[in-house]
Amino acid sequence: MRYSKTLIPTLKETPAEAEVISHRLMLRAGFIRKLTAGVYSYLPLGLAAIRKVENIVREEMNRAGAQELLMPMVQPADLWVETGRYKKYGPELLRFHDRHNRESCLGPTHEEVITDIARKELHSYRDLPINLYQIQTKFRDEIRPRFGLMRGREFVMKDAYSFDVSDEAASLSYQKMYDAYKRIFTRCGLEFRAVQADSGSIGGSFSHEFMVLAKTGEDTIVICKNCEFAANMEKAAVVVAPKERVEPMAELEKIETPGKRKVEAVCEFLGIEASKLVKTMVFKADGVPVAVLVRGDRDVEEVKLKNLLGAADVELADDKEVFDATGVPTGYLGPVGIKIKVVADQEVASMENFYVGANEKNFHLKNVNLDRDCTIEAIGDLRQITTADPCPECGGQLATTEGIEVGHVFKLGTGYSESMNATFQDQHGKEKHFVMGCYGVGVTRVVAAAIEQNHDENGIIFPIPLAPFSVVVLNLGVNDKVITDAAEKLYGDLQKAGIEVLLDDRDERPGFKFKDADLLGIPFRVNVGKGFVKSGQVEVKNRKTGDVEEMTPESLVTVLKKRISSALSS
RNA sequence: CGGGGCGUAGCGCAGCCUGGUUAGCGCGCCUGCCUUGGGAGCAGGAGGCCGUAGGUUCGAAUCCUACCGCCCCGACCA
Repeated sequence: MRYSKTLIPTLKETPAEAEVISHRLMLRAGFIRKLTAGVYSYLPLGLAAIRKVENIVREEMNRAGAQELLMPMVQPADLWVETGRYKKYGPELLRFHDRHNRESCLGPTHEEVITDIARKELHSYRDLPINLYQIQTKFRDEIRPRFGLMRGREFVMKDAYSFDVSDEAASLSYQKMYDAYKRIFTRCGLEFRAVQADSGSIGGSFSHEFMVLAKTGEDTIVICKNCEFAANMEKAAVVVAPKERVEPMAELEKIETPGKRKVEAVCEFLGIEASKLVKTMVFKADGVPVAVLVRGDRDVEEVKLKNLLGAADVELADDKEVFDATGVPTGYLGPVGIKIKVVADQEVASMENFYVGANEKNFHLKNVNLDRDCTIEAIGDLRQITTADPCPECGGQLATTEGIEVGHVFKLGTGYSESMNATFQDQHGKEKHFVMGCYGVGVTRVVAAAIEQNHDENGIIFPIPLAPFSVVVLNLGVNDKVITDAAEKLYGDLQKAGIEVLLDDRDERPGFKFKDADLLGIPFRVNVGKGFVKSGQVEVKNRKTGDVEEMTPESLVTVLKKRISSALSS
């Protein structure tokens, strides 16, 4: 394409709305423009990058034996009522009425629609296994859209759904997708990790997330320095070594702690370590207050709490709610004689003669022992893992890093097929529910994540497989016939060689073109200028390494063709 | 939804506190000259319901009220 004929509205200054680097650069490079909160138009170059991701995803899905289809974005509420998600999904599901006043919604995901297709069109075990996918625009009315394409309300997603005869067969389908995803992100040229994950509101039993490693990631992931273990922080299991009781149970004692509310203050006042204290946090689980016990120096992991309680939603109660529920001001709460349900982190169960709030202002209790003094509803892994904890799989040392979730694979089981009564007949003529899996890739987010991971102060540095163009040819002498002829010929020759090339044929000064080329992040920049008139050679600059080489246009075509195709075939 | 901030030319901002007649600056855009290896220079020019509605006032971008929109921090997720 010719730059002069292409809409690439680059910006010298960064629009005030953009906070994270990918958002800023996509705006500045003229890739996207915002229409309204969380909703963007994709301009030609932005779309080109999105198409690159789509094509890689499509090829790998097809290679894995999945079939592409396309489902509607507008869906009838009835379907969502069947699975119970019309209620459960909450305000993120954009609902509206059509002219006949029928309830409808914009699809944030397509389990309902695909399951409807399955129950209507798949009847026999002979039809299975099958994996159907689409690449489509989704709409989720996010509470707070932000970071440009990283968390938009409207975004492009690849979603795939597998149907199997049994759990074992479903595991195979899952594994195939897991492998396909590894190939996808490897081919995209991204540094990523597959991690164990919580399955969230989509439901299901088993799940992995694919995380692009980047400082701006919204998720924290935990990886083992010793083995292959990697998990989302919110999922990573804490393993506590079983501990023998060493101290005899001491007598319960009430001690005065005037005005000492925070863990730190209490510990300092009493001259104890935070690990001898148990804090009592009150959460609202689907609106019902529950007290949660963790060691003083630990943090509650809300996702784990949610799972233990089987709640759809948990939220830390504020001071007033705590007082209303317990009659105790925050800071002096404790499990002994508290009015509400109590759950405890497993670690607390092995603590001896510890300290807690006395459920009375300005008092704490000493020498508390869980089994003797408290009534506990449930004990489980409720706290956030730390790098001081052992790897749950090999006991090795853990490290944390930030990641951007770009893909997620779930084993769904029969939840949807049961609620929607989607069945097939097995070999023995018996009706069975499909065992399902679902698999998502955030296509637009992949582009954002790629930029988060690959940029410098001058702009984007696209991995070759995702770049809108592989090469940009700069005509640095549009008024010079020799230079212009050479640039035009090179442009044509590169195209003939099957290379995607942008020709900067604008009547601009060289520095201006360099800046734009860097900003756009095109992997190879070819300068055709005065040097060519003198020596017959052009310059190639590698956007990533900054390396500059000189060669004749003829050898350039050969060299670039080789480099690009090797990058694409990795 | 809770907390914080912002809406003035295509973009980035000043002006507002302390109302006053032609609303400014930089970038970008248009014309011409000049220039041509890291976002040049000179000259001329176009472009603004000052977010919307109401109120106060002789007079409102400026003060007051409501609404709308956007951004940032928390709960959600590809």
